[in-house]
Amino acid sequence: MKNRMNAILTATINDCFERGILSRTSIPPYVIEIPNNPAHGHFATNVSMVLASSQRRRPTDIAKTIIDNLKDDQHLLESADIAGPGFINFRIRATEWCGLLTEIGNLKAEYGRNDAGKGEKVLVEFVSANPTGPLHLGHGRGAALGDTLCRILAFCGYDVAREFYINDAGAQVRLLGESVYSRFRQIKNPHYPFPENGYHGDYILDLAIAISQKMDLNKLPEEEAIAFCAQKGKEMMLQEIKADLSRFRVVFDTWSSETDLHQSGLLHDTLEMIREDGYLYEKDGATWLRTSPFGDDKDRVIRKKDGEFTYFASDIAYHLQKCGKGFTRAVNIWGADHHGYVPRIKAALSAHGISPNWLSVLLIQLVKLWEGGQEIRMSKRAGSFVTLRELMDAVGEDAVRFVFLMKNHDSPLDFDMDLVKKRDSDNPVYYVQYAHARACSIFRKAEAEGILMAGAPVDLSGGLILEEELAMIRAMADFPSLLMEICATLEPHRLTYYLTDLAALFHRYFNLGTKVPEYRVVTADAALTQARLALVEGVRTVIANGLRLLGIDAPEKM
RNA sequence: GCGCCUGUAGCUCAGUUGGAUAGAGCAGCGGACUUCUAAUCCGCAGGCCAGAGGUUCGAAUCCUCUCAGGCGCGCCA
Repeated sequence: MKNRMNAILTATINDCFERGILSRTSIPPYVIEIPNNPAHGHFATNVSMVLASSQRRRPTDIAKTIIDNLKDDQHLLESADIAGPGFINFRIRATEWCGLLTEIGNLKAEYGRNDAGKGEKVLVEFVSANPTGPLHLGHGRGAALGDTLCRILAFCGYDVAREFYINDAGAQVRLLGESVYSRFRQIKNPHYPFPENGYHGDYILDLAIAISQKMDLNKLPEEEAIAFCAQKGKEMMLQEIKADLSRFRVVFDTWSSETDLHQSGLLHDTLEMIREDGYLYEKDGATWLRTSPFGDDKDRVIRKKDGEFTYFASDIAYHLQKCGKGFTRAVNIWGADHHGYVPRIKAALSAHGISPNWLSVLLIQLVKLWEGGQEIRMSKRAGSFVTLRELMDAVGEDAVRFVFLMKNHDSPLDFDMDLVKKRDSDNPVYYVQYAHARACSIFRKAEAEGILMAGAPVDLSGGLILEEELAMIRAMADFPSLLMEICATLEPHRLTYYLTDLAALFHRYFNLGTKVPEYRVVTADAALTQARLALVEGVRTVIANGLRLLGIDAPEKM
């Protein structure tokens, strides 16, 4: 609908240029928006205001010229008025709005799909938790954000690949092995020392017991036993992580491993390539990458004095490898505590001639957990944390996903366990799901009375006349452009607000019928009933499509 | 000290990328089920958009500074 408005406006302005009514200038960027005040019509544009300076005329004059010469061949418009300092407010004819219901009825689950992405290849990397412990709330937030973003990008015509990068090399996996081995020995000898920075969670003991059942650790020399614990522990944690993610309805196309980077020689080759470019140098016995000319604060160490590579080294190899796969864009979802890392990795990319814009990093702010009015501090090392699995057990996958997606990723999120555990109805997700279930119940009612929806285009002789009805259709018309905006801004949380608004319009409408029988959907008037059923079917479809993109069930009964 | 993020109703947060009179939910008060699902709806109350300047037809939104909070600044991972 917005596109059709835009077509009319540009045609009108160009026509005015042709006929010399407006002096020929470039058209500055202007906005067609949905006013928040219904009295301002269905759409409003500021085009005459942004034209004012180049036309050297008053905005209201230009607005009048545009209105008097509107090229509305298809009779889309009901009215166009000048308002305020020079806005033009438009109203669309009711029959045009109702045409949308026919469109949704035909497209069904496909309504909202578009080709804004034009098949562009995008790689989205998210979660990427270390396989040294279970997923916690921060990972859950990243999983919900990344997964929903991918679903929406794919729906908008992007060619999306989802990747999980496994940091499975280096010291922390060794530390996992030491922690597990120590717990194993402590079964017999409680005084056996525990590594200083070891992982304290209860799951370490679970791992120790499970691993010792597969292999008699007492028979191995200590070093081998620790290595075995590290390897097995890593594998088992990864299985747990995959299981949790799967239950959370998150799937990945590729699992990329840091160990593979080392073993395949890719890390070595990448560094040699950079060395040939002239960005590596030796200092104090270590190897450094010259990142400071590319916006980083200082140069960074790639290989330590002791010969070990830093994480930065494998991250560079990993990201350069991503570029080689033909993706025109990459999105990373990281915890906000890694934000200092962004300029560094972009500098490394720049040094290799890759634009920093190729990579977008979404930083997720902290998830704080509250219980009994107190904040629960989370720390994997100290072993005190709430896992994603525990949260799913407590409130269900739907509620967890919805709550995580209600907030912008760069604002911190408070998760109140008491509220969410005790009173299900306080969960905003039920508000949206209930709207869907209600719509379904209307169809059950209609069916029970022997009324079936006709497949024919919506007949308006009965008329969808109520403002409440038009408001819903207008909201539904905005669904595709909302999805496109989400792709442009990478802000999927806007979908939860959209769905809540649409559900509110529907609940309000539904309640009209409890007061006034004529406002019910199923009435004695057959034509009106058909039109309203098409409306309800439209709402049901859009909510179902939106919930599907959020990865949330759309129940038919509640 | 430097950098990134945040500051909007009592609380948790939106705010269509610069638009018209700043919006929800929860908490509070008062109403609506003999009816298509009350997990709902309606009404009341609640605001110096942290503060001060600036940019322009127009600022919660953009720029500068100040204040407050979170996070990060390793040859750690």
